Amino acid sequence: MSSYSPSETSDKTGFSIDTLRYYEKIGLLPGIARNAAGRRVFSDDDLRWLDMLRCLRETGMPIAEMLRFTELARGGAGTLQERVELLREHDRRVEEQIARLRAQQAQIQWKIGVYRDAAPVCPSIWTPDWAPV
Amino acid sequence: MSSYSPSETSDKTGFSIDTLRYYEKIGLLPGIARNAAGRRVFSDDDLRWLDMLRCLRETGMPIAEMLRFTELARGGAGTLQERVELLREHDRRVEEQIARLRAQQAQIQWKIGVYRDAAPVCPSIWTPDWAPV
DNA sequence: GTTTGACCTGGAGCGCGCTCCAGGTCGCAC
DNA sequence: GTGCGACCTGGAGCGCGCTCCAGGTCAAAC
Repeated sequence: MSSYSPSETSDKTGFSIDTLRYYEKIGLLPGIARNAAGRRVFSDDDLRWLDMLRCLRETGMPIAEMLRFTELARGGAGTLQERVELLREHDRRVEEQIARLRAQQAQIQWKIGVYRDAAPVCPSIWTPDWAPV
Repeated sequence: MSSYSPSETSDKTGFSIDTLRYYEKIGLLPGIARNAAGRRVFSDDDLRWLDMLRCLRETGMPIAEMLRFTELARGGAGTLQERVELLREHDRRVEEQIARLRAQQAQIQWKIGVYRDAAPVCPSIWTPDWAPV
């Protein structure tokens, strides 16, 4: 089996049917086949491409850039270098994202510590938890 | 110095003045002082609170939940346990976020490798880079 | 031959988190 | 006393990424 209806594709990829249509419409899914009745027929390659799109999307790549990537991919081997550069740049951004999240997580955990330490102290007196970082 | 005009606060926190007004309006910044002319006066505590808000916001907490956290913080010491629970739950989500990003980053790097390996091969022939994950 | 249900299209609508705008009020500099 | 610039308010508007809708087509089931 290597061709899938819209609803099968939706099930397999987690994208809603509406999103699949939207992605095809804006150009993120060029060359989706159609059957005699005009209905979309997705291939295994399409599913793999959707998997890549999801990865890029969920790591915060804007649709405009995914579109550029898609156009490069359609451009064939001559665009490989550009694709590598685009993905490298994105990889750097993901790295930064992770680093920032780690730092922010430390702040959250520190705050949890502040609250835990404050908890047993003077339960009847107003403590100005309000504001301290 | 421990009181700041809107523009100073904007400079120090990175939030735009419009966002500061918006946050006050929806309840994320209760109790912002005003001077005789009705203008906002931010304190060091306000700046620290804004710092916390930014941390929560940038780690993906929706405004509705930040609002709940703000209300708890205003509620005084009696809400410490709830605040700890809320932050712990958020901390878990941040942890998941980081784990997902790491996995997705691996996928991106793998794809970069695929492209790099493909690069020197048959530059004149159409290679179906299109689709492979 | 009719019903059903999955699919089609173009286009409107939505939720979030701001961002911008018009029209007004101050306080200070000149 | 005029100008300027920072600030005020309520409310409209926006950009993104979908999501929903109305009205239609087609194929298989009964």
